[in-house]
Amino acid sequence: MSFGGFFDNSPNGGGRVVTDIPYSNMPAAGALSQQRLVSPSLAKSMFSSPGLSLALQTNMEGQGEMGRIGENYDGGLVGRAKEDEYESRSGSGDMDGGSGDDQDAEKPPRKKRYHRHTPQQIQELESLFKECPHPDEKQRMELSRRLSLESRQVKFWFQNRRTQMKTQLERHENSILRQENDKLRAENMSIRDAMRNPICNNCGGPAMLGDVSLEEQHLRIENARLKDELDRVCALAGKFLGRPVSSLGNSMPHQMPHQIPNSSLELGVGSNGFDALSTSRWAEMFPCMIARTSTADVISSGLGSTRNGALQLMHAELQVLSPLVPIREVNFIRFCKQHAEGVWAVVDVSVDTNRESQNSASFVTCRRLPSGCVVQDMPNGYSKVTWVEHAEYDANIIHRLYRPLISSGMGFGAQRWIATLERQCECLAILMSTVPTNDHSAIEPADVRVMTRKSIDDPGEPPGVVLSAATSVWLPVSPQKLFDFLRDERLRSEWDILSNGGPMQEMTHIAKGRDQGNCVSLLRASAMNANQSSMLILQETCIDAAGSLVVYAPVDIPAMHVVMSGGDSAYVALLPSGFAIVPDGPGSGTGPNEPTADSKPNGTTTQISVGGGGGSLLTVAFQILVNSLPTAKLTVESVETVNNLISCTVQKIKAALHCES
DNA sequence: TTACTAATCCCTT
DNA sequence: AAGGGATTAGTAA
Repeated sequence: MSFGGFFDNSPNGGGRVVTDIPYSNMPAAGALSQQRLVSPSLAKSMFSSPGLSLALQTNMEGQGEMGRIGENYDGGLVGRAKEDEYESRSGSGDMDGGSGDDQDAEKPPRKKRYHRHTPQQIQELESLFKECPHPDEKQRMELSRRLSLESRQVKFWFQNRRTQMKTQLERHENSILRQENDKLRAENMSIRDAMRNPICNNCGGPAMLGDVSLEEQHLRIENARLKDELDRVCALAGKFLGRPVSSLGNSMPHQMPHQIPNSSLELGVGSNGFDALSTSRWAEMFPCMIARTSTADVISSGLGSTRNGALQLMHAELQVLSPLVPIREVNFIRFCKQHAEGVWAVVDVSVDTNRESQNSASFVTCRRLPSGCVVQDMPNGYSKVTWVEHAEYDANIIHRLYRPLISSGMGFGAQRWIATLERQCECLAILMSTVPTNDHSAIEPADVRVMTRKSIDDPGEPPGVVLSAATSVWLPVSPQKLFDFLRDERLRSEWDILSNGGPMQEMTHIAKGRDQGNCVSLLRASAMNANQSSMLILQETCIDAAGSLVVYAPVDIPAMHVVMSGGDSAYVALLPSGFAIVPDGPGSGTGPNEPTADSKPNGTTTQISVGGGGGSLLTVAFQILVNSLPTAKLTVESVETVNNLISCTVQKIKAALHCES
């Protein structure tokens, strides 16, 4: 042995010292490390060459390692006594395998070098290991004495045992990961299969290819392409995060996978639509849908100045404008890619982050499965936008009133994104076509554009304690009728206390789309008395296939003058209130193409029929400035005030539309 | 072959 | 110097 030798405790060994090279003869580390470059087999062949042996002997004098190799390979020169060692070191040349065999043949069969500790020894070692995998020197000495093992052997044993433990653990972990991986792969495959063999939504049977329109088939292909893109994104994201990211979520208890058909639309946004949908103007594009958004991390900012290849970790809060529908918090990775000339894709997929989820009645963490859009340039200068939205959500936390709407996709689904996008693009087109000029006497679109965006996105708010309150109710009137009623300034006195009991006058009207309902207007209430100046109200209304809004805020007349003469609208304090109107379910859309007249008979007004009954879900939201001191406390009285305000307003609306229950 | 184990080398602490 | 990671070598299943 290279070190001080050991006792052979095997049954036929009898505790004899089998080999010994004095430990003190170990070479310096430098010599050893050089030696390691030689492989055992090479060493063997070198040793068996007589011509080389002398030089090598000199070189390797006293090297325990080579001594061992010599023993191992020269045919059983084991158990050599010290004298033998000295003999060989003296250069007698008997390192040669042949001569070694001769020597061996004379001696009785020696114990092989292979050795294992006895079961008793192992048992003792194991029992100590169980208590203490890191015994100190004293414990090891004690054990070595008891087991007749060298303390070095005990040390090695523990060392090896620990590494063994570690590899076992690793192996176990690996097998778990592999299982998980297999499971995800299987799930992935089955979902992909399901996509390929779609089930008919109407009858539940397999959908015949002939059943679906050519357009739908195109959408399916688009969908599959998006899916492939997602898989690549997930792989990339996983590499970045150092853990696997699945593009398909594990269904959690009480969560229902929810799929919404794709929406497709041709938009006049041109190729810069890609830019708008990818990052910077995302939140501005969908102000009513995105309550808040931020980019947590930019993994890749894209190639050059384009957004192509951009990969970022994002956070967003998505909303439906009603207190009865919790805001959805989503954390996702967004990948932007130019597919081909004139084709761009923006793909989002949820990742699990360790962010504390603050789930409550009004806030819920939601998983966004592969979602996104493809923007495709069309020959007519428009862009075709295909939107896919997949999300997993718990239907139970959504109020019964809103479930049909949400499950139809008009709440968080592709339809709503597309409807909003269409409306916004229309508005942009109008604003773009009006070249802003500096010498304007009235409100110019350029000014208004900034102002109206701000009023929704980031209003300059008056300082102080603001009280906001909102409620949602079902009304047996069509969304269009309700919308038309609320935005009619001549009927304002029927519900608005700001009207002072009289009609309002529309002073300015700026169209933001083809539909009359998409506009910004400035209203003037009739004066309470001769001494008082009349109040101004800035109002924006909008309508698209997904729903409509009437939002208004009283404005300061001096501030309005500043804005109208070209001042900065960012300094105008706005505290908006208003209404959000959505259909009570699918099939009663309020799109601009829908007939205004409600032809549906509404015989039963007392019975609340939910689900595409042609009625509306009205959300009323009020904000009032309770106190202009930011330090002021909220009082019970002010809460009651705003509550009264809301319920009175709802009652008045119901009365005016003849639908009191 | 693979799995296991005793031991070694070499590096970090 | 001690401990640990990587590696080696002998052997069993």
